[in-house]
Amino acid sequence: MVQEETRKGPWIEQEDLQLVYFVGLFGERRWDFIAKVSGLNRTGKSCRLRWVNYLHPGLKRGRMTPQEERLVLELHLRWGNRWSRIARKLPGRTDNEIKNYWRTHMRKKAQERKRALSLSSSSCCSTSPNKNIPMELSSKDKIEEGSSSNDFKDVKGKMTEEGVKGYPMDRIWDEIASSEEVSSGLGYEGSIEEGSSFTCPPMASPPWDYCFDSLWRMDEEEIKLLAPFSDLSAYNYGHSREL
DNA sequence: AATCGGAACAACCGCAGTGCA
DNA sequence: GTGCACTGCGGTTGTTCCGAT
Repeated sequence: MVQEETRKGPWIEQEDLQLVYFVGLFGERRWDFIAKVSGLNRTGKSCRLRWVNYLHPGLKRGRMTPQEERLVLELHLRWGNRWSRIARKLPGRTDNEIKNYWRTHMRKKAQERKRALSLSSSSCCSTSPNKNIPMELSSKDKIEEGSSSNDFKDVKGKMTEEGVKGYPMDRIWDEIASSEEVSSGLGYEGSIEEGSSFTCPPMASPPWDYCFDSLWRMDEEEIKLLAPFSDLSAYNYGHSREL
């Protein structure tokens, strides 16, 4: 059988229109089917991706707002590279978008760090590149200190402010990496996710983990409880993508 | 005006999970 | 119980855009 070659690469407007039309007809399911009946020489996978990342109504375009950036930092700190999960907390943003943002953001930080390292290593005896940051007061530690929701807000504020200023994001990143290793071994998140009885996570996890985990399940409540970012939600819904 | 580098964006790939026959 | 198709996710790569030099 000679199969028509599947198209790859950038989508053209005509393809987009076709896809939108057929998704309207058949819904956001059966992508292989849609790919076939629409006459697009694309894989179902490709169609789905195009829809989810670009054509879906309500998608926001453009740069992340500072609030969104802050939320991404928070949630990444909490969940690691669970982009789709993080994306659900940012209406109008896709996992791909967040992933891209994080990548470029972290690459930048890594480069800054490299530079800082090369400078400090030539002029200082310390082996720690983080000597300017009190090691005993990591972001996690800070969070643990804050138990009330207000404290939580406060802590988050401090933490992300610092992150925005630059340096401490490196630490956060490192800690994420190391804590992921640890937590994957302990698997506390998994146990909660799987609906087992509620157990205390390891000490390294901040108290607000609990909040977020329950938030995750209760979409209605999560909006309320994400009060610090409620303005963001409002913004998102008010600024859906213009097509 | 040219070009270079970095940031942002778009798309593909491979794998894992899930549902169904 | 098993195999298969479909879907979703995370990682990676390629392309485009834009500002600095």
